[in-house]
Amino acid sequence: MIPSKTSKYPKGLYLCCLIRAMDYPFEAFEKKWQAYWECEKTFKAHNDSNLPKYYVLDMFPYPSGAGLHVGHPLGYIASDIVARYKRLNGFNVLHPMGFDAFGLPAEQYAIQTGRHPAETTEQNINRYISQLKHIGFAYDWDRMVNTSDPNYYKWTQWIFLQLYQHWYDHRQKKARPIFELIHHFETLGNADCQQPALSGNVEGINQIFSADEWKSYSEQTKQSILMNYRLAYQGFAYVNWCENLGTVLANDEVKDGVSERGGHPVVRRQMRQWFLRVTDYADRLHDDLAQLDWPESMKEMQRNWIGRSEGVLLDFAIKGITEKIDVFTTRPDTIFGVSFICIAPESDWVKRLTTSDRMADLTAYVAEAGNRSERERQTDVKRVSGVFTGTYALHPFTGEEIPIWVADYVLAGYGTGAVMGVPAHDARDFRFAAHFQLPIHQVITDPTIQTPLQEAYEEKRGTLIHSDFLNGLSVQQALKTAAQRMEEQGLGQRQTHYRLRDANFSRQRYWGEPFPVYYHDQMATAIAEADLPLMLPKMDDFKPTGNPEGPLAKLKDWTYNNYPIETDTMPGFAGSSWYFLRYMDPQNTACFASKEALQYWQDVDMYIGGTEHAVGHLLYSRFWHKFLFDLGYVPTSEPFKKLINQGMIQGVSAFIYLLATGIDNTDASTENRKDTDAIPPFIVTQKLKKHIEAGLLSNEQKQALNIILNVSAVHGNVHYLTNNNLPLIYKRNIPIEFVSESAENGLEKDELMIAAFRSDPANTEFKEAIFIDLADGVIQSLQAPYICLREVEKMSKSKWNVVNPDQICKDYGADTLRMYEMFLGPIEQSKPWNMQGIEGVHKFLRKLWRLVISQDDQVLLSDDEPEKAAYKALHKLIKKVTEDIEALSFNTCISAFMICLNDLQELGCRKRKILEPFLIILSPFAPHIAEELWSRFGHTDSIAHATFPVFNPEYLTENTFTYPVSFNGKVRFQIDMPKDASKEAVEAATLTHASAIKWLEGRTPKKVIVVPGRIVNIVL
RNA sequence: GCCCGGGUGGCGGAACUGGUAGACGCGCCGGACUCAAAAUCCGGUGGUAGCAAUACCGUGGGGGUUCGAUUCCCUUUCCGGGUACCA
Repeated sequence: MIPSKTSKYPKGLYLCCLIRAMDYPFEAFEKKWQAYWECEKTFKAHNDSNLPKYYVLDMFPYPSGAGLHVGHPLGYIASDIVARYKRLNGFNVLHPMGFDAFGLPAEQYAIQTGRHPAETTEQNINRYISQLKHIGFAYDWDRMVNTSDPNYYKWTQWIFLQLYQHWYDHRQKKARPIFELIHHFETLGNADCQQPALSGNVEGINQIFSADEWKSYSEQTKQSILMNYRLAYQGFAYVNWCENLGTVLANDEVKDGVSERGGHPVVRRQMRQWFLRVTDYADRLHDDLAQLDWPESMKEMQRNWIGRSEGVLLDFAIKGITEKIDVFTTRPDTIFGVSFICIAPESDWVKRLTTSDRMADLTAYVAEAGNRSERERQTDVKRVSGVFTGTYALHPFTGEEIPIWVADYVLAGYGTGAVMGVPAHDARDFRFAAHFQLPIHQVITDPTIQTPLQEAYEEKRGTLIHSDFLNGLSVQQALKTAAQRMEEQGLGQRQTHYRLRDANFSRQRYWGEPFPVYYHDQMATAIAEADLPLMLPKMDDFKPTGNPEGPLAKLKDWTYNNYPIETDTMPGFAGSSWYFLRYMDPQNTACFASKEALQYWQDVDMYIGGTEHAVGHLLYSRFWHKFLFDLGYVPTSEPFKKLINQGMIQGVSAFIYLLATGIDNTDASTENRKDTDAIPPFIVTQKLKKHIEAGLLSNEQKQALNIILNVSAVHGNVHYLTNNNLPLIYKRNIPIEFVSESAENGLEKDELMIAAFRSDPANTEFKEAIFIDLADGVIQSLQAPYICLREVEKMSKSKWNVVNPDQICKDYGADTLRMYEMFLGPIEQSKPWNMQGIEGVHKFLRKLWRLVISQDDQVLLSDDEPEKAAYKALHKLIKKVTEDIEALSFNTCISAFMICLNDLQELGCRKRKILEPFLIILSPFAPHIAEELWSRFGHTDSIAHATFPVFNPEYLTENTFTYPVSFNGKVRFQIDMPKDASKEAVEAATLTHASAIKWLEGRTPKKVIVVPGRIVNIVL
């Protein structure tokens, strides 16, 4: 119970811990109750219950090597409070915990530590479990799932096979077995159910065949046609290939052109991949959001990700060519404003449309555009470029000639890779037209528009002009009329487009679920369900191969009935897309969960987790759930009824500045030596860094720097690396414990404790670190203290700013940690972690203990009837906590407890009839002290089996109300009135009150406003 | 650029459908207890002026609606999150 000296504590706490422990011996009883809950299985959820169910779920964690930090429990505590609260209210509560153990981070960690992922994952999971148990969560541990356990991933593989063996029928709007599709082809061909072209360009796409033709196809052809319908399919596609990680990444694993994890460059590369046809569910995923009780921002992010847009696919005839070019537009109303057409440089049309005299220009432009990386093209948005092809399209209504251009602002991957340019009403088209001096035809007018247009008018508001049959219509009318006319005249058809792409489901990694698929005559074939799980083989060399094949390709015997098995593995989101269903029936070996279990538990009533999963996990889970719903396995079409986002708890990190240095290998005898061994790190002060970066480094100073660098050089010449002739300086996070928090003990605030820092076993590279400063214009080894900089950022092991809950549990107790995390502020708000306020809640718990337990450890409890004031305090609490838990406003609950306890203490109330309900209400928040006092009060059963008290408004009714009386809105005095006094009575009493007469100063009020039970306002 | 949030004491944060702004806690100040310190208990604590009662100001800035605005409307500014040549 004595806090360790390394952790950060408010002044004085360290000394007085022994005395305190007698006030509130949490250490002894918290352990006791944690063991009791585990032994007695107090929080076991039963599948055969007559009680109403409540399913409250946390997003399960990656068991990372850094262990649980104080940010994790924020959501877990909130869900635990809800779970315990619902249980006290008579619900059969399912509140499980598990581990998302497969995936890139687990494997990266294993590679870093040189140990097998299975081993490190198990070790990390055990650490997480022990940490979670120390916080006293009411989980049903018998239902724990681990996505890397074969008994679990058997069913991940099974669901994958279901996806593989089903297709999406857009007319019935549901998934159907692939054999029904085969039957359909055999009897009717595919004329009525063509699959639109999507990410995977499987052979046979968009090809119409009759029943007889189908029957004449070879097995291989049939299979490749079916591949274009399966919900899990193989296709060739451009993927995000990350050379450093040796794998492809999903779109949402790539941020700003680099991998989200590690920040490595990502390039586009075409590869054969497995995909999930999530686009087939785009409409349902979009529309069903409306029925969910989720934060609006979360729904909006999903809508944006799906990116549904409705418009018209419009044909433009081309002068001199019989084929027509398709463009997709959401603004058919502006058709008479078209002044050019633009196609993407990657488009197949480029070659066909370019006239011979323009060929050289075009080839050069396309090559240049190809060389610009995706990232450049996206960041350099303002740059306008393009080349005319020399060919003209014809306007569908006027027949006017419209030039066709190639420009890189048009993306090959969206729509048809061709757009109609309407500069007057599209900002990008406007910029393009202005740059190349193409005509700008305004076709919408509105009183707010200035003519001539200075910029594009993009509002969908106004009246159509210069537009033939659309003239005089509003934009809304014109949108409909134009689309209709285009369809009638066979010029185009209405279409819905999505930004959403099919989910890439292949990873060239070891630590994931193997695909239950083998190759028979080059055709992907499903492994028999009876042979699941297809076990991930134990491999010692599991590092990426660095080429498009996964590590499993290294195995010679990776075969099924002598056929080679797929060497890709599934991505991280495979196991997490359905784990919430497995909790319902985790031991089942016959199916992923029994019908009865699914029927009883239905869906998740409350799901708590971070916003970072807004589009990844939450979208894929909804997709899998809908698929299983179509197959009749799950009873609801949505998995998560209510979603709560908890904020992030950030850590304070400290950093130093390092000078990037290199070495000249002039000495041949040292060729085996690693350069870095010889160069100590050079740490520069903030002042020097600014000086260097401002370009102020003089030649003398450069020389001085060189001397310092080379004094310590053992071999060769150390020099600093440069960028534009400036030495390179970069930030480096260091453990915060080496930085002084305030100016004391002879240290300055934020001063680096150099001696301790050098001897840190976790950072041996800094043992010989050399500090360089700029003092009085002279570069020299550091004389003054080195001051670090601090920053508030996401907690992460690499930033050394992780605060573990373990030490806090040990020093203050789990109840204090739980209440403090809730007291910090609204659950959805992000905030930096600090220990400043923890004393407050700890004091509260100590006060409670001392109220009922004497110095000699006797229970002070009376069975007398409590006074009215005590009942009032209690029922105020019941009301507030009940309302606030329902509203998930936990911070105000803690305040309410404090207020109530302060009241009870003032009354000296030690009455059973008050304190027992108090403990029940407190038990979701601080379960250990509640259990301990409950048992000391003579109960033999757990407080978890008690019943939550019911609010009785009678205890709060008052017979008087104190009215604030204001003059012109400013409160001047107060007056007591009977609760049921009439408006007139209140007004009369107020106006005759001595203070009122003083404020009236003889004037007659213009108006007197009496709001019963609220306020009196006198207008002068 | 666009779409969401959000600006309240020294700090974290309260405030129901417009009705006494600053609950609760931290910190700080004073007092009791103690040889002393810690813990504990009591009192104070938005700003300005005043010995005081009290007065004036005060929820990012400006304007409006209202008897009354942190709350509603307009406008402006700053911060956080998401997202983007998506046609």
